[in-house]
Amino acid sequence: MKKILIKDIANSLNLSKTSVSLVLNKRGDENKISKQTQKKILDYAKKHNYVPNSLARGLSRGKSETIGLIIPDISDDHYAKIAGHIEKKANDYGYVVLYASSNKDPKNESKLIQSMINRQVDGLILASTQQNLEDIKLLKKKKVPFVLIDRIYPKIKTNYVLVDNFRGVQKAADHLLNLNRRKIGFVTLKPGLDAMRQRLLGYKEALKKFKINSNNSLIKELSNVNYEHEIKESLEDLVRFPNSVDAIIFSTHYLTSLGLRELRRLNVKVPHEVAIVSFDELGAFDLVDPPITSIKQPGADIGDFSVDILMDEIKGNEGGLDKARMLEAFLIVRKSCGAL
Amino acid sequence: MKKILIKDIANSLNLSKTSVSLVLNKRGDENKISKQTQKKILDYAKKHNYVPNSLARGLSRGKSETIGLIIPDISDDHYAKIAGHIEKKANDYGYVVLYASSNKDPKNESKLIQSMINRQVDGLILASTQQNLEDIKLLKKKKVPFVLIDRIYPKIKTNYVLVDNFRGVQKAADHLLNLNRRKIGFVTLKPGLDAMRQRLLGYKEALKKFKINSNNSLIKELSNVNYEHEIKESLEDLVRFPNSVDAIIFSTHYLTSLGLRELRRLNVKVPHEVAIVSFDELGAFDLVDPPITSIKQPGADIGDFSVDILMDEIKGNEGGLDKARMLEAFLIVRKSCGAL
DNA sequence: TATTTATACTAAATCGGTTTAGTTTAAATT
DNA sequence: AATTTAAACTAAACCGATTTAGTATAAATA
Repeated sequence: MKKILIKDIANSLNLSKTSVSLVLNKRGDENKISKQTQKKILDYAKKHNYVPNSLARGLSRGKSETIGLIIPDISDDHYAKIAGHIEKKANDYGYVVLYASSNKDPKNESKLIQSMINRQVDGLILASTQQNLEDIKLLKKKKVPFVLIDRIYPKIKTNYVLVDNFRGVQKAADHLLNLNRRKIGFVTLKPGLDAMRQRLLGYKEALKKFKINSNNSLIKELSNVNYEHEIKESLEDLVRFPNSVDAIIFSTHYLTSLGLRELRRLNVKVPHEVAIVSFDELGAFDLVDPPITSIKQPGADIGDFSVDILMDEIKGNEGGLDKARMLEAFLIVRKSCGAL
Repeated sequence: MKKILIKDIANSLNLSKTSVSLVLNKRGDENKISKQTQKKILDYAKKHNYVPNSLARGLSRGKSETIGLIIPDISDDHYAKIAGHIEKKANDYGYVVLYASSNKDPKNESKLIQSMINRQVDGLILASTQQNLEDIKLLKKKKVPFVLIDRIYPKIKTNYVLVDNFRGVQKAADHLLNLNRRKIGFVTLKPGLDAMRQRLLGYKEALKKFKINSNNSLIKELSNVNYEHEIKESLEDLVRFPNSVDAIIFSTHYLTSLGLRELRRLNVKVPHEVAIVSFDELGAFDLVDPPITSIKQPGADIGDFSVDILMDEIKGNEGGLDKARMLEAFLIVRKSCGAL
């Protein structure tokens, strides 16, 4: 019942470690190990349930069949979904996922990247804080295969899979505008993240195309640490005279949840008085009162493509896949804008 | 910029690998390495940003400062939350988490356990399929530290952190009974899982205490693979004559979501005609129409306690913590039972 | 028959650490 | 002066694989 090693197999069969290792790695034929010997080894290994020690293998091969996944927070719905897809896809390739949450702390993220590399991960998928330019540059320099998801560094060329935040919010705004909402509030986070910046720009662009001047008092940029409190005041301000919005776009799902609670407290009728669109979904948004019109990010695609690209990188296929993908987010129309 | 090794430090300072290794592991004093030498080593290491190769260290130490987490599905809200807490807590102990989803497949789970062990994880946290008794026994025999969460093997003694499913559902049923609901349907999954069995028993016990005979046609046990379809028929059957339930308990959050959609389709008024309690929460259940009364599992405690216990095991503290904890789930009253 | 070539292996180095069992030098003790 | 002891190190084995550079034997060729 104890763990069996290559050495044990070799000794038991009066063979060398080399032969055993070669055969177990399916390199018996090319190394002219006789069929009989191969069979003996394979049988013995199977019978005694041999499984290689991944650390030893990783150490000597310099790789580990493991990819690292660093995300802001695994308990965030959005990232949990993506992580699920990444894991499934990675497994298909025979890879295991080592994951970690940065908790949105760049220092933390930096440490995690180091730690992953020391664990010889063969590649990284990274939803970065976007405040670790140096680390990213280092990854490039060291030629560590990696793919950024969700958040990129616009200043340098990297592999990435990204959702078109700009167009996404535009779709949200267009939807509202087409339903004749004209005073559209935008509730978002301070743009430490490029994604947030893009979403804000998308909002402004949509208004512009409708020849509406964007009004800064309708734009609420909340602090990343204190948004739970700030959102209350912001919503009151949006809803009350003189702003008196007739619609609000929330730039991410947790702001939507918080915002909805607040709107209830303020007794604002959705969609009657204020229409709502959420950028990004939460599982039960179709069950909410009213069901929330949202811009849904293609989580499965983000996961799948990022792994595909990473594997391509790892295998060194230079000419293969596109190494950068911009995906469309799509509008899911529900009742929160009064369209149904 | 290339990776620096212990050997490099040793060579540069004209010292042996041994000394360098000892000092870097804070074992310089006990090994009588002079203060000066220690300082030299430490300074050099810091300056050149030395970080040990975790694989090599793991291989030679036989451990890895990594714990394995195997759950049914990381994209499930419940497990994502738990995983988040486990990760945070493990980090506090200086550990990294290697995680994997079994996708509810016992074979898969079995493979993952093997794979984790080969990666020299120092311990495992496992939300098992409950169909791998042999693997669990093996873990015990090999003295691999592990903790079961959420799902246990009643036949053998293990460390575990568990929610009291029996009492949890009882609370749900009691709540309904106290609101004078008497025909309470129970929608659950076929009891491959002990948790499901306990929940069913809790339901029956609650009825019994109210001297209500439990009626099998009010109990819908759906198949694990096909519940999405089966739930439609089940709900129709519950709602229609002769069953005509006035309340339904869903034994897990995704059944609740599906069920609510179905009830809408059937135009059933909640809570007017049928009251609802969900075992287990989903993020937006407070925003749903009507807000869903639920039994909430203490995700943070599950995560924290399981890591505490595991660390205790890993460190070999026999007499330390309780190695088994049964946690209370608590009722969150919202409007779906008409109580508010 | 001597030489080449294939076949079927193996010894030993290597990956980057940790650890055991010393060794060398100087100071302290008898 | 001879012996112990302590201080400050180090050589080499080890963890469990992979991999390079062979070797021994038999068969084929010249």
